[in-house]
Formats: sequence, C-alpha cells, structure tokens
Amino acid sequence: MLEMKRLRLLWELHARGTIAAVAEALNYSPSAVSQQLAVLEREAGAPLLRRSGRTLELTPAGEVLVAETAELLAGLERAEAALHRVREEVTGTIKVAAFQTAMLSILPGALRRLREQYPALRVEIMQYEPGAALQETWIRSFDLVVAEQYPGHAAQHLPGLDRQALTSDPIRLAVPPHGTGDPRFDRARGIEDLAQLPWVMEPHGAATRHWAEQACRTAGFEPDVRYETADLQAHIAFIESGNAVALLPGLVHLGAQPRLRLIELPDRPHRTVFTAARASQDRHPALTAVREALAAEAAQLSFE
Amino acid sequence: MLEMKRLRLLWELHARGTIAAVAEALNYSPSAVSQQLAVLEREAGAPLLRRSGRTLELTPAGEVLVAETAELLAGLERAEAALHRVREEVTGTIKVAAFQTAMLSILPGALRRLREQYPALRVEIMQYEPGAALQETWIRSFDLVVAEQYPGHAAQHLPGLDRQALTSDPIRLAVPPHGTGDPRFDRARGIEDLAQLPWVMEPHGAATRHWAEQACRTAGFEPDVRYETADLQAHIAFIESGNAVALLPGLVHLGAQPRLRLIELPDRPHRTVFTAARASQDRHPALTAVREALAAEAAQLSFE
DNA sequence: GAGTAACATGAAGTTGAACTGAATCAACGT
DNA sequence: ACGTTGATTCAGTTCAACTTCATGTTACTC
Repeated sequence: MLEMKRLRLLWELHARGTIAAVAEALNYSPSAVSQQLAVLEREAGAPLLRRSGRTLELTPAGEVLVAETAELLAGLERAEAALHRVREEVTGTIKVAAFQTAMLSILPGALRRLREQYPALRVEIMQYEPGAALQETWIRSFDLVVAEQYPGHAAQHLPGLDRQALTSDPIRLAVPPHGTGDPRFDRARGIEDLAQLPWVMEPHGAATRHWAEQACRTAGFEPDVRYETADLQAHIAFIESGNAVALLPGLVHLGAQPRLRLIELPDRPHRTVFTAARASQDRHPALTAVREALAAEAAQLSFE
Repeated sequence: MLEMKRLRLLWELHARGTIAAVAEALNYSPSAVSQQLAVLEREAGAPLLRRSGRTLELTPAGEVLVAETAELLAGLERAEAALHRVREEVTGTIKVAAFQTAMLSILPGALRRLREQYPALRVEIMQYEPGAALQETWIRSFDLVVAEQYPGHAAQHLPGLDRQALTSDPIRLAVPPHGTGDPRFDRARGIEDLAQLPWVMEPHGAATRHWAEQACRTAGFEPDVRYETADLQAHIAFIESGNAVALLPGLVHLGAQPRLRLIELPDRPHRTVFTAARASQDRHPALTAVREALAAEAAQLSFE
C-alpha cells in the first residue's frame, strides 16, 4: 500500500519544484526527501521522476500520481475536519495569511473576539501579499487567507480554494490637509486636478499599483510617481506631510485620526476584501470560528 | 497528519469486529494493532473506541473517521489503479474468489488464456461461497469474485462493488439414466413426477437450497431431501448411481460425459453468473484482463 | 573558462517508532 | 468453577527513516 507521507512528498515536490525546497518546508534534510521518493518509486513500480538540469521533473506516471494524491490529501483534510466537527471543539491552530491593511484594521478586533470566545484556539498570523498568500494556502502553508481584490484585477482562482466575501472597501483620493504645501493640493476636487502633483504608490507588481495607474490614465494623465512603497502607513505619512497624493482604501484610516483630506471619486470604486480557505477544510469548526470573527469585526467597522 | 496505515486498522476493526481478527488478517500481533489504534486515538484527539463486553465498539467520532477512511482507501486504490494504467502493464497479483462450479468450468480455461497472454500476471484463486466471497472482496481480501445468483435470490449489494454479468446458466432437473434403479426415475417427465423420490440438495443456508425447495413447493410437494452436500460433483455421483434426483445448473456438466438424464423445466430458469470487484479498482489493467479472459471463456463454453 | 553556488544522491551511522512475546485482566459460555 | 476468547500493558528487539558527510552534476558569474 502506498504511504501517504511519501505521496505527500511527491505532491510537495510538484508544488515547490525542488527537493531542497520540499525539505526546507517540511523540516527534513534533502537527503531524507530524496531517499523517501526513491522508496516511493520502488513501491509504485515505475519511475516517477527524471532529472532535468539540476532539478527533477515528473514523468507521466508521476503526474498521474500527483493528481491522485491531490485528491487524497483533500480527503485526509476532510477527515480531520469531520473529526473536529464531531468533537464540537474549537481548538488547535489556525494559520492565517493577511495583507497589511487587514492586519491593522480587521484582525486585531477579530483576534480579541476569538480570544474571549475560544480561549483554546491558537491563531497564527503572517503578513503576506494576496497573490502569494493564496498560493501558499493552496499548498497548506496556511489555513486561511485574508486577501483583497481590486476592480478588474480578480485574483487567481486556485482549484479547491473556497472564497467568502468579507467586506468591501471604498477607494478615495487622499490629499494633504489644507495649507501644508502646494496650493494645488488645496484646490483639488477630483483626480484630474492631480495630474501635475507627486504621487505615492505601491511598487510595480502589486495589483493596486496597476489599478491606480489605470485610474490616472483613464483621467487622461500619466501620474508622476515619485515615491514607491508597499507600506500604506508610509503613504499616509507622505500625504499628511504635504509631499504626495494617493489613492487609498478606506480601511487604512481606521484607528488613526484622519490628518488628511479625502476626496470621493465619481464612480465610487471599491476593493473587495475576502477570505479563502481550502474547500477540504469546509466546516472545520476552528476555521469557521475565525471566519465568523472576521466577518463580525468587518461588519462592525464602518469604512464609509 | 493522520497516518493511512493506522486509519486502515480502524477501518478493518469496523469491518471485522475484533482486534484479534484484524491482527490475524493483516499478519500483525493483536498487541501491535491495539497499540497503533491507541496512537490513532491520541492523534485524533478524541476517543474512537470503547469497550463493549470483551470486544470494542466505535464511538461517534470513530464512526465518522471510519466513514472518511472508506473514502480514502478507495482513493488510494484508485491511485494505484491509475498507476498500473499508465504503466500499461498487466502484472502483479489478482486474488479471485470463485464458487465451486466456476472453478471446475470457466476458470481453468480462463487461466490458460491469461497464462499465455500475460505471463507476468499472477492469479490466485480460492473457492468461496458467493455471499462470503462478496463480503471478503469488499474488505479487500480478494480483488475479484466470481459469483452466482439464483432467480429471486439477488445477492447482497455492497456499496462500492461493481458487478458485471458473465453468463447465464440454465437449471434443469437431473435424474438417473434409464434402468439404474426405481422405475419412477425412468417415467419422470417433469418436477411433479419427483415428489416421492429422494433428493440431493445443498445444505441449508445456500441460496440454491432455498431456490430448489421453493421450486418443489411451487410444484405442490415437499421434497424428500435425503442427501445434503455443497459439492455438486457429489450430487452428480448420487444421481448417476440411481440414488437421487436434483436440480442442477448447466455448468456442472461441462467436461464430464453426461451419464445422467436432464429434463428441461417448463419456465426454463437460469442462474446468473457474474463477477464483482471494487469500483475503486476500475480500469485496473490486470483486473480488466482477468475479467476479459473470464468473459471470453464463458462465451466459448456452451451451457445450453 | 575556471570558480562557485545550487541541487540531488549515495554511504555510514543513529534514533525512534513499530512490532513481538509474555503476562495480566476481563467477559462470556459451558 | 473453568476454559476460551479478547484486549491491553510492559519490556525488549528490530527495522525503517532520518541526519551528516561526501560526491557528482549542472548552471551561473566574473
């Protein structure tokens, strides 16, 4: 009978590309992984891997086995979820990947709710950019993602990942408060008034950067992006100090006293905030509890 | 992560009832099984078993896990079948359970075909009564059953067991050849003429026994069952020697020179001969090869 | 094109998980 | 009451899986 542990290794190799990466991820030595995969090949009775340069690639038989293994891993996870369900206990550890703004706005309150309601539940959170977070959750590095999605920038749909909308977050123009710099800041009433002013944006590659650029181009100009950082709190600092303008989602203003001026855009764009988890964890009580706490907290916060 | 090997033990315990039986079936000591199940309980984080008399029974959590495990085991088997399929090799061992008549008629020829066509294939055969054979195949003691089914005695339908009809086998009255004993034998033209004569039948419990008794009762009499044996070759011996009459399926006459007289019944009843295998082994090349050989042999033999 | 980094694998040795066997206890049937 | 059957515990053993170290190969760099 094929051993689940070994099949898992093959599947991870498929997902991560190299034995070294698999070993790293699962806290093994590369040698151990290599040896166990050799055992799996012997058990399978067919070569599953062949060398390709200095890494390995799957043979057709390997591909087949990986596909079947994906099913099996999901099944195992379903079994574990079912177990937790009959126990009716919200325990264990849930690993969450969340993007920065969520960590600053929704998560602290949600965590407090969970701490009070389910003291036996352990929640681990890592800040992660949405695209990578979805990928990592798919390969079981995390159990839950809190991700965002800009209009016209639907995130990758990974099979077996189940999404639930959390909230929707209005995007507005943020300009310095009156009297902090260039008088053109004070005269601005819409995006078209910001054509000549310095912008702060996230780095290339982020969906929000692309969306912001498109917004400017639609308004008829190429933004003068003078400052780049992924940290939206830095955006705020640059704007408050009269150095730049930006397009900012509503969530970033929570908690902080708004020391900047917000201008509503005519089409009132929103980004969508959603959670995603593997469907095989469906109805896992601890996971459900986390999602519920996030939803409750998101509902309570008013972004508008 | 739950270990497949341990889940298997739990599942086997569910199927076989006692740890001793599981140990026996899987070639472990009872002690090993007990210990591994204890580990599984620890991993599952909930009691899965409780004592009931001197055996064990499943807790609700145990039931749930067994149900999930059934899925997983089927998935594993599908994976293995898929693997054999990409290899396009008919190798390995197929364990077959067959009832007596099949072993004497269809199987020898089918085996010869397989030996010639797939020398690397190993086929193991055990004689087994249909009901038990289906049960044992379901719990993976066998890969394939060759079973029979009498009209109005449909065999148990086990979930996940896939049936294919092999052939249909006419049932006739068998009486001694002329001049070997009681002249009433010679005068017999139908079942109603055998009311006062001695019968040989299979023991109580066999579907065929029940069917034969019903046939007699329908004809208006209670048979005088003087001889009981499950061995149909013994039936033939008793009839040829002028000691009894019986209802016999056509397959039993293959190979032997018929030294008895066969009388067609008015409604020409047939028993159905079929194969059954776990659906999770669907398209397993070796299993498919065995089924094809059986079908080819059955088609070639003329029972009528 | 030599030097170096990244990757896979093999050999040798170690560790721990899993198994066996003996002993014990409990439940059931005579 | 006694023998049988079944489960479990304990102590000891075995073997599979892991680590470390060494080797070979490929790819990138200067």
